[in-house]
Amino acid sequence: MIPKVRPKSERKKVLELYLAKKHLKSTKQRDIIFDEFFNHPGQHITVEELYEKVKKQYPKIGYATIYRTLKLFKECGLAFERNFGDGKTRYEPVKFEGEHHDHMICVGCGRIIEFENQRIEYYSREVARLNGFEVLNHKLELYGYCGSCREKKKEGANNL
Amino acid sequence: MIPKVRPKSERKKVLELYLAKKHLKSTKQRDIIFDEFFNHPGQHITVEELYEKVKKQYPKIGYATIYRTLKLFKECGLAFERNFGDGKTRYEPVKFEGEHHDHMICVGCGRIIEFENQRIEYYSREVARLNGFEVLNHKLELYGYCGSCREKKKEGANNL
DNA sequence: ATTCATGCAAAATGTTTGCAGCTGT
DNA sequence: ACAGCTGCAAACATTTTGCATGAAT
Repeated sequence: MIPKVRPKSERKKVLELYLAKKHLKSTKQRDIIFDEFFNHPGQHITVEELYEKVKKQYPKIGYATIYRTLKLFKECGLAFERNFGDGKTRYEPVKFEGEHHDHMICVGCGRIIEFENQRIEYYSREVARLNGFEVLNHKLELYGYCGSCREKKKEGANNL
Repeated sequence: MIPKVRPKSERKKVLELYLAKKHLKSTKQRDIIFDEFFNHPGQHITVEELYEKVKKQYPKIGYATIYRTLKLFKECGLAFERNFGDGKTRYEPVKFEGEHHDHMICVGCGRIIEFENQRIEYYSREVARLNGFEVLNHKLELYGYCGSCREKKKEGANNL
């Protein structure tokens, strides 16, 4: 079995190797962004959110640097770009094998709930097998209404 | 069991009911956009593409009308918004129950295999229910190798 | 007659780019 | 010294909005 968790240092190493290979440079800004992005919570962070977090540590940071650095993380396979339909691109650390999770997205308030379900994973592989298909990765997103938005819908039903 | 196919007229009826309920109006533009969007192929259409198609039938159409009409379709549950990361929002007709299909995408040759699996759908709803979530739609994509690409991989193993 | 819809253009939003000066190698 | 990086502002692309006119109820 593949190990469940890969330590921070491994991600850092991936980046360092990539920088070396492409003759890119290691900078203070990249370090801070790396740290904020990988070592602090906040899944599915937007560029703006990350910008604000980094700004606290490094006030003269510019938006462009955040954009460029996230693109860099994406290029070396460390970050994943997502878009849940609110006009903002979100990024999340790429999950290594065993860390996979799926998403429920509330179309009412935009809340994102993460989940993992072994049976869905199992049947996905099963369907694939029946089609001679070998699954490397999958993406599952459920769109609908979260609990509190369902309440709001009920309450407001008369007003429509 | 729920019927597999809902005829065009049913979608039209959903829209008409929604318009009536909200005291909105039926217009020529909405009819044409409806027709282009639901009755002509082209999955995952962009606003620009739809605009160009509608323009052929109704040259003085404006972009804003397309945007507003797609938002209307979305509101009444007929359209679904997607974003594949190229900066353009795409729309597709919402699949009714029994019409839903998921995708296996071969990363070797790009082939897309559609499938439907009731158990996956069942467990998706189940996971949602446990979280107080009401699912309107879902998206499942399996990425991997199709049968023939797996063969090729074996044959070519020496060349890698 | 009233209310809503449309088309246009302007504005807003999110993202990318060009460039002068700065930093890491 | 060189190549790459940064911050800024301007440029871009997409989407939304305000408003006068036109259409549907």
